[in-house]
Amino acid sequence: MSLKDELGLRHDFKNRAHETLLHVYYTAAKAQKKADEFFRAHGLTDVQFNVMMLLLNQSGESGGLTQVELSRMMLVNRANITTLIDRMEKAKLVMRVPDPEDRRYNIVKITAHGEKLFRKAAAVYHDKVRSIVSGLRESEQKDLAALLTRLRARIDSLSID
Amino acid sequence: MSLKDELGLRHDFKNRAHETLLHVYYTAAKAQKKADEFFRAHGLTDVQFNVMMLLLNQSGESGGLTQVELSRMMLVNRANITTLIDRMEKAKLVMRVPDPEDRRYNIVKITAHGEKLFRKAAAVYHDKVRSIVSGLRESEQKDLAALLTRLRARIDSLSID
DNA sequence: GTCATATAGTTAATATATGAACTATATGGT
DNA sequence: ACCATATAGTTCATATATTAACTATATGAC
Repeated sequence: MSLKDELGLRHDFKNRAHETLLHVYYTAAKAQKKADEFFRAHGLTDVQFNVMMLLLNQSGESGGLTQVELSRMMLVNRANITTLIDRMEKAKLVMRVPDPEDRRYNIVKITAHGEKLFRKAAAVYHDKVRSIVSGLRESEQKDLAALLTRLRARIDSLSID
Repeated sequence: MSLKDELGLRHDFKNRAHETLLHVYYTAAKAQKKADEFFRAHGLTDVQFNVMMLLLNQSGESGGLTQVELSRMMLVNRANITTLIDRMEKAKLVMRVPDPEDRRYNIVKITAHGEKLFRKAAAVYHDKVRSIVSGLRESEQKDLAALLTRLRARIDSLSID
């Protein structure tokens, strides 16, 4: 099925380059919506799951990540992390611990409750993801990643003005 | 540069399939942020630009699109379209015209002002997009689209439960 | 003709995202 | 020691997205 048909368009895309970018957008959107639907059934959102995965896999010597570290690993503005961690703290998924070495930092750490919820969701999530991606051969997965990496490099080097 | 380095991660991804999906997410996110930065300089958002492109290229005999048609072409919930069109109407970019044939429908049409803003932004936008995507050969663009289309099909066919 | 059912649009509560302006803290050159 | 500058986090106004519950309208079975 073509993207045109998937979106129910009446006419073809006028710009082939734009269509290529839309493939990337709409694939990400579909994956994100499906993931969010899945996590909701586990009492989480996809963003909250991602925060917990980063806290468990990428923490430094402090035993957590600062809010700015999280924002960089998630490619979002640091203002966004404030309210995100507010909600997660209220839900007892994570906690803020002031860094005694530098009082500007909060170290965000996952709670025992958060880790329990995460591990329960993660096992099933990883199966689902493998099932999706296994539709591509190993070599195709590699090709896809390489093509997208080159696109990102082009995007980064583009000036706005 | 690897995705791990782009995100400033300390450790490698544990799940190769998950990493493949993250390539799709983060490429879409980067393109979207760059596009939004560009459109902001033209007094628009990327979503508003997309609505106007659909109205100009995909309108039916009514001379516009209904809100549900827009929601399907954009893969978003129809509730989202209500407030989106509210804001665009306030900014005089589009207008709602009641359908006399079926009073449940609003036909959304672009205004002269909206079309003027759109055309000014579109010319530059298409150049930028071509410049980004031209980093891939024609055959590579085709391969990328095909791989992503197969991924979307796998995502669609996945049950949550 | 009437009524069950489906569809379009809106509203409210909530989550995620931005940029800009703000406070608090740290650092490096003098 | 002092001050310019940079960095971390917060707050505010705003845009985009969801689901659930609601109203209005249309349609099809009988």
